[in-house]
Amino acid sequence: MNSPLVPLGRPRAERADAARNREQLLATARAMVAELGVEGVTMDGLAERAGLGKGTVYRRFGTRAGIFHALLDEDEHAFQDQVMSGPPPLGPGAGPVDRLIAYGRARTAYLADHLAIVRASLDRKQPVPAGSPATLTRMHIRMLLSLARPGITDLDSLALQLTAALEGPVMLYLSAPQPTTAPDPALADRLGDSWQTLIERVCPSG
Amino acid sequence: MNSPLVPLGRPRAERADAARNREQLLATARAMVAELGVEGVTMDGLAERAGLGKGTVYRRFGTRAGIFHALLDEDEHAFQDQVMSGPPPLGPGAGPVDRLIAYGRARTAYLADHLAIVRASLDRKQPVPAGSPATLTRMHIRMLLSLARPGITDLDSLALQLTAALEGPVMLYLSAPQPTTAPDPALADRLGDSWQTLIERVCPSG
DNA sequence: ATATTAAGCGGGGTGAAGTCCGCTTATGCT
DNA sequence: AGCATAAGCGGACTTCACCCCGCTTAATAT
Repeated sequence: MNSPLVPLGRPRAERADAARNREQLLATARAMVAELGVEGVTMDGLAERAGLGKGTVYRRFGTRAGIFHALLDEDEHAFQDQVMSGPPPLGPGAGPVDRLIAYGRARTAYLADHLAIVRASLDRKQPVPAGSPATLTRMHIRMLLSLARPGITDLDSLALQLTAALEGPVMLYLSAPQPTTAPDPALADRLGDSWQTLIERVCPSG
Repeated sequence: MNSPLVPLGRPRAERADAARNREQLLATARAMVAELGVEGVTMDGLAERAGLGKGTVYRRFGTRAGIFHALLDEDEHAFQDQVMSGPPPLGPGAGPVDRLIAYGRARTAYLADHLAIVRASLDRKQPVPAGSPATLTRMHIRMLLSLARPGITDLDSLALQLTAALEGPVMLYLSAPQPTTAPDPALADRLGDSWQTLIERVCPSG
C-alpha cells in the first residue's frame, strides 16, 4: 500500500544532511558578516569557507539576498511574536492608536538594530516581494487603522504611505556607507517621536 | 603670462568629441530602453551598439545607475523648473499647504510616469546619494513645512518621513516586475488624494 | 539487507558590472 | 604651424551573482 504516515501535506521532511548544512552555512555567514561586514559575504566565499559547494548555497537560499533574509528570520519571528501576542501596547490589549505608536517605535528600533542586514536582504529586482517584512508592517498598520477609524476613506493608500514613512527613512534614506556603523543612536528615537506625532495627527480621535 | 580667459573655476571645458560621444551614448541608451526595456541595457551592449569602448561609458556615467540618472536629468530639470518658478499652486504664489499638496500630486505623477527608469537609476550601495531627486524632494518639503508652521518641533524628521511616504510607495512598494508596464493609472491618483489627506491632517491650520 | 528514488550536492560555466592602464587626440599656448 | 599636456578612449581583466547538470546519498519500501 502507499500510505506513508506523513508524506502528504509537506512533500517530504528536510533531509538530515541538508539541515546540517543549512546550520553550517548560517553560522559561517554570521561569522563572515561579523568579520568582513555585509559586503564581504560572497556566494563563493561562503561556500568555500563552509566547506560546501556553491550549488548547495544556491539550493538553500536561492539568491544572495536570501542569505540575509534567512539570517534575519529568527529575530523577525521574535519581533512578530511580540506584536501578535506580547504585552500591550505593542501586543493586543491597548487601543489601536497606542498600538500604532508602539509598533512604529518598536519597528524603528528593530530596523536600526539590524540595518546592515536588512538592507542586504533587499533584492533589487522584484520590489519588496510578497512575504517580506514590509508586507507584514503594511498589513498590521492597515489592520490597526481600520480599528482606529480615522475618518479616512482610502485606508489602503494611507497604510501604504505610512508604511513607507515608517520603514523608508531607516531602510532607504539613512545608513552610513561604512560597513557596520550604527548611524546615530538618537536618530532612531527622534524618528520614533516623529512617528508618534504623525499618527496622533492622522488619527485624532485618540 | 598665464591668464587664460575662463580656465579657472571650471578646470576646462568639455571636449568636443566627449560631448559628441555622450549624446551618442544617451541616444543609444534611449533606443535600447525602448527596444529591450530597462533590463536589456548592459554596459557592454551599450558600448558596442554605440560603437565605443566600455571605458568610455564608465568615464561618462560612472556606473550603470548613472546612465539612467543621466537619462532622467532633462525631465528632472523640467519638473524642478515647474516647482521653482512655474505657476501656483505648484510654483511660488500659493500657501505652503497648497503647495505641499500640489507638489505631492505632481511628484507622484512624475514618478509613476518614469517608474522604470527611476527605479533603474537607484544604486544599491550609497543609500540615495546626496544629489539625488529624493534629496530635492526632501529639501522642498522641509522648506514648505517650516513655512506652514504646523506646530511640530522636529521638522527634519517629519520631512524625512513625508518624503518617504511620498516617494516610497511608487519607488519601492509598487511597480510590476514586467519591464514597461504602468501598474495602474488610477493608483497614482489615489496616492495623490491620500497624500492630500495626509498633509491636511498634519498641517491643520490650512 | 537491498533496492529505489528523488532530494541534495558540487563545481565548472556564463554574463554582466566595474577596474586598470597604456595609447590617442583635442585643446590651448607659443 | 608645431608642441606640450591632460582629457578622452578602448578593451583586456577581475570579481561576483546566478545557472546547469550529472553524480551521490539519505530516506523509505520491500
